[in-house]
Order: sequence, then C-alpha cells, then structure tokens
Amino acid sequence: MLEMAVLGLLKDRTMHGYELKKELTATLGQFWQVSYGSLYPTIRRLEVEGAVERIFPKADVVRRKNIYRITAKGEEMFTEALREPSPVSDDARFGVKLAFFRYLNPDARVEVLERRRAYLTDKVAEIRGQLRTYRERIDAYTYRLMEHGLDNTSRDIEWVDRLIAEEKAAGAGPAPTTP
Amino acid sequence: MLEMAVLGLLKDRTMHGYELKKELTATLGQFWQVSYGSLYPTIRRLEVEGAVERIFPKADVVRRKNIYRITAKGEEMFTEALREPSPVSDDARFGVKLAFFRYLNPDARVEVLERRRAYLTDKVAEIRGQLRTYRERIDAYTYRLMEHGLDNTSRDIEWVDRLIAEEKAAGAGPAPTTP
DNA sequence: GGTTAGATATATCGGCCCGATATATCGGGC
DNA sequence: GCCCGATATATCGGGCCGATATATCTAACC
Repeated sequence: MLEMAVLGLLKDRTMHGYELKKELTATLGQFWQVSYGSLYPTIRRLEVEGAVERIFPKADVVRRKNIYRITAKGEEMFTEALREPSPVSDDARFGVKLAFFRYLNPDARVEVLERRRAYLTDKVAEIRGQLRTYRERIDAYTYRLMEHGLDNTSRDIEWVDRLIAEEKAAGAGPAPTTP
Repeated sequence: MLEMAVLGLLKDRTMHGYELKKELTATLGQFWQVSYGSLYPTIRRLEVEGAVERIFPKADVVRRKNIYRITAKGEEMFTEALREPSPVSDDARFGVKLAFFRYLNPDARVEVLERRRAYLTDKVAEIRGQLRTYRERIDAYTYRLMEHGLDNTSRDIEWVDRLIAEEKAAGAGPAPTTP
C-alpha cells in the first residue's frame, strides 16, 4: 500500500523521501501516519525492484537529497495495484485508492465504490448482530462504543452512496470539480 | 495494548487463547482485528513476565486448551496501563481503554475523555488547515475524503462530549446502565 | 454407520511497519 | 555569531499481520 502511494505521487513529479512524507501527511495523514522507518525502506525496495530510479543532481551541487523518478515498470505496478480488487476492507487502503481515483476510469471507480459499500453493509449487519447477541454481557461503555461505530459506519455508507450517485450522474464524463 | 486487553479480559474470568480472540472480536472487532500471530505471542510474553499463569486441568481430562489466569502482578500492570496518560491519539487504543472504563474511577474517566477530546479538536483544526492550505493542489476525490474525515471527527467530538456530560451528571455515582 | 463440513484450538513464519533515535545541514531571527 | 526549527536521511528493535499448518470435536446428512 505504501508502495502504491509512493508510486502514485511519483507519477505526478519527481520527489525525495521527505517530500513524499510531507505530501502523504498533508492528504492522508488523517487516516494513516507514514513513518520514516517504513518509508525509506519502501523506497529502497522500489528502487531494487526497478520501479523507481534515483536521479543524481549535477556533480557540483551539494547532493543531500535523494530524488526519485518513477520508471515504466513502476507505472505498470501502480496501475495493477490500483485495479487489484481485494483490499477495500482496510480504511487506509481504501483512502489511498481514492486519493488516486483520477487514474481509474469511471467504471472501475464505481466498481471500487460498490465493493466498499458491500463491505460497509456487511460490517453494519455484523455490528447489529453483535449488539443483539452480546447485549446483556457487554457493559455500558462498550455498548456505547459499538453503537457509535455503527453510526459512523452507516454514515460512511451514505457518503459512499453519494459518491456512487455522482459518478453515475457524470456518466463517462469528467470527474467532479473541487468545490 | 493487546497486553492490556488480554489482562482486562482475564480480570473477569480465566480464558484460553481462542476465547480471548472471540471476545475481542465480538466487542472491539470493529476497530481492531486481533490476529493469532499477535495474540499467542502476547500471551506467551505475559506468561514469561509473570502477569498470567497457565492452569492445567485435571490429568485425566483431555488437555487441549491452555487456560490462563491473571496474577497479582498482572492486575498491577493492567491498572497502570489503564491510567497511563499517553496513547489517546490511537483509535484502537482509545477503544480498548473505553472497553475497560468500568475499572477506572469517574475522575480518571473524565480525564481520559477530556484528553481524547483535546486530541480530536486538534485533529479537526489540522484538517481544516490542510484543506485551506492545499485546496488548489488536491484533486476532488482527495478533497471529499478529507472533508468526510473532518465530518466524522467532528461527530466523534460530539459523541465524546455526550459521554463527558453524562459522566459529570452522574457525579461520583454509578456508571450509566445499558439501554 | 460413515463422512463431510465447520467450529474449536494452538502454533509459527516471513515480512512489513512503527516509534525511537541519531546525525547533519540549511535558513532565518536576534 | 549563535541558536532554533525545518529539512533530510537512515537504522534498529520489537511488535503486528496474514498466511499457513495441524488436529480435534461436533453436528448434520444420507
């Protein structure tokens, strides 16, 4: 997932590690804290795999930044990761996908959103079941916590529904514009 | 954190690993998926530290379950972990604490809730700042995602506020009852 | 009576991730 | 001239996750 995020950012422009972290924190920091202890090894891994390459600035410039550029192989890996159907059950992963939704065509976008919706619907059903089954055994605080989680999940569904509706309304047209 | 959860459950009654997992999944599964790959090593660790002890059933009984009991040291560790001020910024950690709120006195409960509230308030401010600062550079999907996160966080604050109000209304009295 | 499926139960492994920590430079303020 | 906060890279230990293996128990089904 971090790999996907790094590749997605590098699709736009070349960046160095610190910049990648700032960018990720600014947009996805709410859902996902990226640490250097995972970022730098990830970049290294991508470099070894040939998905990114390091750019060396001119020899006379103080060379303190490691600037990376995505390769053709990296582009392929990114596209594949974005289309891959599985991991819509993880909030962070879903968030990362959304952040790069512009690289998916409208059909694929709706597909991802529908899968997310199905997951959330299941989750709601499960929580309802647990609240019913364990009602007498759980204490008031835990009950409140579960109930609140249920509310949040319901709202998530409504939110996803709005995105789906807009996506369909737009048809094969352009993505909605920033308010 | 898993250590705390295990100790908290064992405070109630003796359990074996599988049971602990079922219990955790039933109540906190929404926020936190416990895997056996972390649960069993955690139990082992607690046993080595002397926080829990294994109970062997009578020799003639088929001995397939490893049943554990909390020790006096384990009780101490649990209480300390529950009172420890730091980790209210992690959703899962906060959830675990809430699930064992009954073991804290009302003052300590309010303190934890106020800290959670402060954290969420900061988070809201930060997201607002990011939306303002990066408004032009982020795409529509990312914007929507951040905005939705902002809404959710605001609702979390309202929810925490209700808990605080009820806690204060109850004074030093009993915990609220299950609806 | 047999077998098949699913729940119960424990365990481990590789690999990734997190938090902490170390180190060094750069730019601006006082 | 110095110090502070931001910039920038790196690594380490330990914990956690997902996958996988294994075995038993129980209930259903024909």
